[in-house]
Amino acid sequence: MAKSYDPAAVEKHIFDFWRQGGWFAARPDAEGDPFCMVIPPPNVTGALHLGHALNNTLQDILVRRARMQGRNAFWMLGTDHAGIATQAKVETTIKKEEGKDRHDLGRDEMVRRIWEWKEQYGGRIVEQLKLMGCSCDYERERFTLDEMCAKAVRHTFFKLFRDGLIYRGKRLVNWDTHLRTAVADDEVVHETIKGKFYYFKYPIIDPKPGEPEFVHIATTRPETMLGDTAVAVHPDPEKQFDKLEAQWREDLSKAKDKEKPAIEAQLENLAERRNTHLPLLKTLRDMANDGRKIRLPLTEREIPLICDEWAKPELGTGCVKVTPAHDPNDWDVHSRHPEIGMISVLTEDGKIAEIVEPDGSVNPRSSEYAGLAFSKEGRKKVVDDLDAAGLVEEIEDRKIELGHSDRSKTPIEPFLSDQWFVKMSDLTEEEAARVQTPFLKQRIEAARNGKPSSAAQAASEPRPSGSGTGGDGAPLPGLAQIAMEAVQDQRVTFHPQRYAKTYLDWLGEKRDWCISRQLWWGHRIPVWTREVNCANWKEISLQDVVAIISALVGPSGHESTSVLIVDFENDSILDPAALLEQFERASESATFGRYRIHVCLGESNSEFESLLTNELKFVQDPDVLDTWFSSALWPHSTMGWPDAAATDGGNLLATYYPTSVLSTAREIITLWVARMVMTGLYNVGDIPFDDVVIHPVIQDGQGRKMSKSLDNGVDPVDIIDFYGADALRFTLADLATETQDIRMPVKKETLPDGRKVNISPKFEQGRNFVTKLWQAANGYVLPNLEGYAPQALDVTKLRLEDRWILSRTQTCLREINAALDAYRFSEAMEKLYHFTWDQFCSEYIEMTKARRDGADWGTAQQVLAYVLDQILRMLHPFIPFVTEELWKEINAAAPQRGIGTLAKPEDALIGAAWPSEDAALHDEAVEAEMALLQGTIVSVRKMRDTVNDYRAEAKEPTLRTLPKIAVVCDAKAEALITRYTDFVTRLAGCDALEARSDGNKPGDALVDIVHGMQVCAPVTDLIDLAKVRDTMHKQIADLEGQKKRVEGRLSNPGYVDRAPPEIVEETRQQARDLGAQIDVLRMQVEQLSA
RNA sequence: GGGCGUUUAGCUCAGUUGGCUAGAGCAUCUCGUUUACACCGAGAGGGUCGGGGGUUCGAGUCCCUCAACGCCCA
Repeated sequence: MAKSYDPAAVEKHIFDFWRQGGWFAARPDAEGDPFCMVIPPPNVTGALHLGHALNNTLQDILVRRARMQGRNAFWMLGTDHAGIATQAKVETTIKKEEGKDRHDLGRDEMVRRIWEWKEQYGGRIVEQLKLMGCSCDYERERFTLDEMCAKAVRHTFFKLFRDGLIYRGKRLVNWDTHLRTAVADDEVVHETIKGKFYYFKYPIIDPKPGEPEFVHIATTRPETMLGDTAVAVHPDPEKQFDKLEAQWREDLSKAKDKEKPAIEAQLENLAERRNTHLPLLKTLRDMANDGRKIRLPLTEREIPLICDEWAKPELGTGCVKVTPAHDPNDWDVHSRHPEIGMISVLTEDGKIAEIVEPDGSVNPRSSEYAGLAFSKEGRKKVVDDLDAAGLVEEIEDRKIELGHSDRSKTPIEPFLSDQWFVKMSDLTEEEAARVQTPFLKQRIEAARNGKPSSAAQAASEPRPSGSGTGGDGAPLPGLAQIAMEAVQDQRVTFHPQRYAKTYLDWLGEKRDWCISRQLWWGHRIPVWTREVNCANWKEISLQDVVAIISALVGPSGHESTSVLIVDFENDSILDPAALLEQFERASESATFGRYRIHVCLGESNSEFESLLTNELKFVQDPDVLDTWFSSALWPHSTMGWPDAAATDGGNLLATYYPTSVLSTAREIITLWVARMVMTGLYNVGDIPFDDVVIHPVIQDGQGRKMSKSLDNGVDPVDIIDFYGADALRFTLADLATETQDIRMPVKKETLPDGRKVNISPKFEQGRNFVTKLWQAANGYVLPNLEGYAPQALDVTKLRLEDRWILSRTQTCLREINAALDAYRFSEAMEKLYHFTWDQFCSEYIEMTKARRDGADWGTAQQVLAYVLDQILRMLHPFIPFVTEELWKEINAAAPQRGIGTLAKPEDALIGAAWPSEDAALHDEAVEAEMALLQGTIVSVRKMRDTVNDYRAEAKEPTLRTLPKIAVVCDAKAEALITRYTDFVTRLAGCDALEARSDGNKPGDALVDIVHGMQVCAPVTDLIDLAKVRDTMHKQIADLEGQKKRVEGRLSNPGYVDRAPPEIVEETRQQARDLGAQIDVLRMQVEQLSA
């Protein structure tokens, strides 16, 4: 027999055993209440990290338990194509190996290379899940970019487009000029660099007498001035000064001494500015209100002076240039003052663009600047030209915050670009009228009839202006609203509950979702666009326009085609059929506007696509969809929606949707969970899952995120190598409390193969537990099953310790059932740990040792086998490998198991039945009696160690056992102890033991009081009497302290009057017990002294 | 700036609706290889529950406030 458990030796063959048994595969037609989870798809480029390991451990615990409970269990596996992460990774590799970028390769080739890379390396994380023992369905692995998901994505896009819930709009994005793509906010790293602060003056057009001739502004990015469309001044500078002064004075009064000088300096500065700047700012404000304009230097553009609170009177010149296309704050100014317009002067690849004025004309100075590198030569020329014109006042050095792209390390430029959005807000009547999708349509209808969802009333959001209303004034629900309602009325429940707030707060903003990404790796946006200028029949003939639109809306149009025509000038949406009719009736002399025609194709249709591109000269949108767009559909797209019946030979969707649980990390509650609920309702008409389990985040020992750059990450595969998969799972489950962060101290360790890796001593507990279980089973229970001959037993006739362990098994089962039903993994793991280690190993097994040669050894064997059987079942979801391995062995050694009735257990533990609760086995009285015996045992052990401590001091040899112990107790305890003297003496470590209810006790003994019994050890000939007295004096002092506190409580009339009577009675009893104990000890000390 | 969370033993964490002397694992100390297990066994020490205030007969638990730290969103 192996000396200790060797995980590497069993994990692989156990995993194969499960797979060959077909235990992981979904069987949609099978019996049993369905239990389903979809895996949060890990990034296909990634490797397993500890967060995945935790999340997947929890999911596996749930699915394995459900399977054992006889439910039709299915855990859907898959990976995410992770747009930018994957593309960037492959681009970096290609750059390094071949020195080429994606534009050198071209779109098709680049996409082909990413697929190639994915095929080669994308399977890594799935292999790692297998190492962990995850029981997902490996035959049904999905990928967010596979054909099945692509169909769902395209169909969803089409439905949203057709319903008018997708639109195209301008937006500032973080632009990486090197990679030529937008990057997400979290991919921008901010650094402080040395820069310059430039002060310029812009001439005012026709100032009136007394008014300044120039307005002064300052900027860190002079080149953007080519796109300025206004200069802003604060609408009420005086009030702003007052407000700041009041606020800073308040700060000052509260500030600590060391902070005061800084605030005082601020105040002083403010006072000075009142003199130097305020009068001018007030004048400028009045000029702005009077409509004064500015001649923007260089471009000679006429721009307005406006009032806006973005201008900070207390900072810089007090005025601010407004460049909406190049600064997020200025963008906000524009949204408050749309009439100023916006002008983008940046190209995709980071150069100054041709400068196009709002009227469409090219600025005469454009050619001087266009093509210069934006923030380098461009900046230099702008500054030089302004200087030549005498408009530069000052240039100072200054540290500035600059965003850099995490991927390319180049500075990020805010860039104005066309993006696609999903409309999340509530709907106007006009918008609602376009909705055809049944669920949303019905929900809108219900709102119109004054039947909003119950929860919608409770959380009534302020209605955005312009929205339509239902019968009772409730807004017409949009996508965000329907997703909120699902959580508000608890159809979807968060665990822990507090995370519902994160979800609702975020969705409550109802911000439109930007879904386009300037990438090549992803779902291409299925929209083909063409602009037609019907204002100028020289560009296109009326006949041709009619032909184009007819082709789109006429009989040749496809059912899953949706056409959107946007009026270029007014940005309004037109009805294609109506427009066509107008065109058909019009003459060549009629004039129309400029239009943009978008055609969305809901499914792949090469014939029609070819017609669009080749004959009608449409161009497909180059962008792809946000990865989250495909992830949002995950719970239903993976089950074959919209062609569910045709998928997978059976109807996954019908059986398993809605899924049971989604387990994930809190940082994607908004990005992912919210969107899954939304699309689930919108597409399928039902929530995607009942419960959402949010697990904690694992940090390093200092509370930092685990990351590559800090080299503080722990690789779960290293942990598996070092400690075994079960140890990994045990510790992770044990950590999974309801807190939001958990720390895991990290240390370096060398593996047997010489690799240096990060591990954490936290996993030792898992390894130790697994070993303990292995030893108990393989080292004690199984070898002791020789002659095993089970028979039906009457529980009530068993020995106390047998009844006790059976009762404890029941308690444990109840506790872990309750814990797991509420997703309290740590609690369940801990209960199992203590039951197995303390109750079963330390106590029950030890108790059976005295019975080995006795007449009822057969009963002990039967109980040992039965309880081990139950333990293996209960532990299996948590530590599946070692339990499955032991299951084989116990099946061989004890092929029939049970207590009241016997049965042949299942061959595979993974498919064995979860234990059922059996009230007949639970017995409080038995547990109480056992507690009495255990109290006696611990009492003797404590005294023995006390004695040995003294003997060690006196250099006497230590004693293995104490001599005869006397227990003075009542008659009931006497009978009990007398009956079980055999194992009490053995476990306690004494030569003999006598219980007596006659009150006589040895006078020369060390006494310990437990459960009202006096446990007496006559040890005065073993150690110095003075030491014994010392010990007892300490005990007395301790007890008296306690008694004082208890009596203090009882002497408080408020307590006695107002606390519940049973609590008061308990306290009284406690005081009596303490008093009795003290009396006994005092008497004993006296006798010892005598 | 807004939201959420954390602060309990040297470390990592439990502590359900307020109610026996606040627990666990690791670490520390003492003793122990008697035949499942030293990845072990028997015991011990160690905490003013972040500070301050309040509610209550009673607060680690509820409320207010301050502080530190972390995360998410802007």
